[in-house]
Amino acid sequence: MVMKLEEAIKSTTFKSPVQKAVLNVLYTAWWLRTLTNQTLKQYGLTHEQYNVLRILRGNAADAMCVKDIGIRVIEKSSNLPRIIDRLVIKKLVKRSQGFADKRETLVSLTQAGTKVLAEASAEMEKVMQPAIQLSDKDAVLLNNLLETLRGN
Amino acid sequence: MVMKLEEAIKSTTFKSPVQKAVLNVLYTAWWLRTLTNQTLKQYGLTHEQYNVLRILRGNAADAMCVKDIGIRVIEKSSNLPRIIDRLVIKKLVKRSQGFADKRETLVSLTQAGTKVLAEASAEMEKVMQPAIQLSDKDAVLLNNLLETLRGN
DNA sequence: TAACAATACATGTACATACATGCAATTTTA
DNA sequence: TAAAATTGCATGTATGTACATGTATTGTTA
Repeated sequence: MVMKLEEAIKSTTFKSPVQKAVLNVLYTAWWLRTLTNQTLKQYGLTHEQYNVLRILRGNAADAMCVKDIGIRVIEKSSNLPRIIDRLVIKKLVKRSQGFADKRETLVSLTQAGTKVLAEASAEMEKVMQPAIQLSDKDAVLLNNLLETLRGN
Repeated sequence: MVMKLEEAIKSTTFKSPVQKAVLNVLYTAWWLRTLTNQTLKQYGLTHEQYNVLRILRGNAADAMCVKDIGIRVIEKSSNLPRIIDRLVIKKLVKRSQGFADKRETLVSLTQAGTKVLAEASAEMEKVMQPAIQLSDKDAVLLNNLLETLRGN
């Protein structure tokens, strides 16, 4: 499944290198999401659910309100509540009402969630590491170019 | 809405430059999709519908089977039929059965579709050009790094 | 302090995506 | 050439995404 963009979307001519770069970023993101979803499937997780679990783990406190989770997810979405719904149904996280601000819903990992996340992230590392062929030096360069693209 | 990844996902530490690059690609793709969808909204199009219309325009022949469209879309999807459904409802494309191979469904732009696509792509160019801050030289570099990431 | 505005989250709708399955047409092969 | 496998597309279900709207709580201000 390794292929150049030209093969991937059967296009040999692009209006400009910039136009090609835009398509290349979109295609690479799709490639990464697909690889991630395939890896997480055995744990019953999607890449967005995994993202939320990781954010909860990364947080020092044991609970986090929905808004703060939303700030940290990669793909901003207005319906975090529904992603959280599915994690609650699977008993990987639990919800409670905020005490200081009753509008807030606090979300925290359950023991089961912590366990599944540990297993899933170990597997993710094992799969992604060999799949992603990038030296640290190139990664730094890539990060800079992406920031440039977005206007930084 | 221009911001570095650290601000965008409120993360200051990453496990490695490669880990950061992965998140950066995903975030940049989300940024591009959002910008595209907002621009296309006034034409009643989503970025996937727009992608299909452009593929049809790019094709020399006046009709294309679903499989060949599928090969060319950026985000591979098993339900191209439903994206085409919505374009048919809006009368931007029309369907017909393949003559050589009756399993094939041929899709072609209508006059209305050609017109909407012309307007939408002009607007897209006007919006994307100033939004994307990348020199041709950097774009070439970015393309190479993305190919490297995917293992080419 | 009562009225108004803002905030945090939930929910509804339309569309997109991932994956499995089904069906008809075509190709392969025994 | 009949049976089996493959191909091309459609469809069903669960999930995710974008956007608008609703509701309860909190903050602001006249």
